[in-house]
Amino acid sequence: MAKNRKSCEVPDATIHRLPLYLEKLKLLQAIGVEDVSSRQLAESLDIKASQLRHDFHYFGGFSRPGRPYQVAKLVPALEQIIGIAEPVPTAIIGAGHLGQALANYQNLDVQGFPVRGIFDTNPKLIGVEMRGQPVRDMDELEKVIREEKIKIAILTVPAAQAQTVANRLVEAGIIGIFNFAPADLKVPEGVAVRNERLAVGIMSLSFKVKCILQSQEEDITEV
Amino acid sequence: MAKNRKSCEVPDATIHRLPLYLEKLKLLQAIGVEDVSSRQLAESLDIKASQLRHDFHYFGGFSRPGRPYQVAKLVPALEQIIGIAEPVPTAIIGAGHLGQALANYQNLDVQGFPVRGIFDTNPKLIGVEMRGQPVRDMDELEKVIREEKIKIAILTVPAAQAQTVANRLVEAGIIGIFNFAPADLKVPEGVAVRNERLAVGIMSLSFKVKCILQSQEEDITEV
DNA sequence: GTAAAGCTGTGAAAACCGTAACAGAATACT
DNA sequence: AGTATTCTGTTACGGTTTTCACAGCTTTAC
Repeated sequence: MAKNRKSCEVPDATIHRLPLYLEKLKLLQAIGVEDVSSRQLAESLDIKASQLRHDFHYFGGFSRPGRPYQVAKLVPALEQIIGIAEPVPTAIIGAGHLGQALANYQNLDVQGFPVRGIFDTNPKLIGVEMRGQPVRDMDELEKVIREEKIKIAILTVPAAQAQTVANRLVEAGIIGIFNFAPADLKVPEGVAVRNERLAVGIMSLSFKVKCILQSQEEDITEV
Repeated sequence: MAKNRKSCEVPDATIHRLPLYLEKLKLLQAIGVEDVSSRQLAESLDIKASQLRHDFHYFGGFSRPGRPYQVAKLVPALEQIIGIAEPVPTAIIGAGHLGQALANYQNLDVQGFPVRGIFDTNPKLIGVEMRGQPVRDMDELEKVIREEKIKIAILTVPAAQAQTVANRLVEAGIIGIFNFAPADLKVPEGVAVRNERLAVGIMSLSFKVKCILQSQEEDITEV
């Protein structure tokens, strides 16, 4: 189908907004809202209504002119687009503090990413129960990935081991890697990597803080 | 100085790349590399050399035409721009799993953000030692922020409490909030917020995974 | 000493994204 | 019934970001 192919040619910026739309819509659904206009939804997310409609337009539109969006139709449509209409089995590699935090992050399951495997090499951690399942030895990695049909892996190992582990993941059939290690992973085509660098986040925040402090100093000296 | 004011009018996209440049440069510095060309540095980060030079150009350039960049000069220059030439005292609000993970994230200190306060309301957590300091009661929040001159707060409380806590932080003098709660914080001008939504990250990854799977199916049926 | 190669700084071109404007359709109101 | 209002889908516009191209400087090779 041409539409599927086309629906993947979408700006990154739009893709990053889809989860925000879905989150807000689920919230509305939970409090019993049935209809929502592009303006209402957009304003609650601090964006322009035209942008929201433009985003939806990439996927063909979800309503008819003159009628607001129906929450009950929009939610499954977005889930379909994002790829979580069916639960996506997920693994966590690295059961350190961050891995534990993510394993216990309840929303992961709720939002469509049930954790079907937690792995580590540390003998002290192997066997420990986390969220109803034991931490497994890395030896079992390939076996569990295949048996549980895991497609996405969350990587929270030290940077030095990230590439080695990534190679094993790809070999075992993983298609998406959510990488928390500060390393640039090289993966073959057909594998998606998303880097989540906490250091980048806090540093760009720091840049803005510095700018705010500077402008405050200027204001003082100017007065 | 006009330059300071100007140096804050920089595209967000550029700001987000600065930490990546710094990280890579520190790595080069650690292995003894003295000079690096824009091409070398850019290629190791999977971006175009012209973009890197363009980014640096916002700050006036760091070399002279004809000569490559000197790592030893670039590192402190970037630290100055990002605002971490001096350590930036930081607090963690919420000592749950994620808060603990961040508190124990060694690099935070190394990268210029020493944790000077960890707070929670849970009596079971208060007093527990994390990374050499006790978890404090939220009652002490304002006092510690003022005493330690804390400017940046990492917010890892539940979404329902995020806005209330953010208000207290702003009131106490916090200028930058690194928000991990899935909530849209409203803050006055002069306060920077950076939202880090783990759910958004994994969902945009899921979108790409779905696209990869679809294109693979198409390839099969086409063959 | 001169030519060649390599490098940055810089401004213009191209690509991309966000915003605005409007046509057409459904509803609400008089 | 007819008009006004509200709403989406869609296209065109404007601004921003990325990429390209090149001028000018520095070193290297011969």
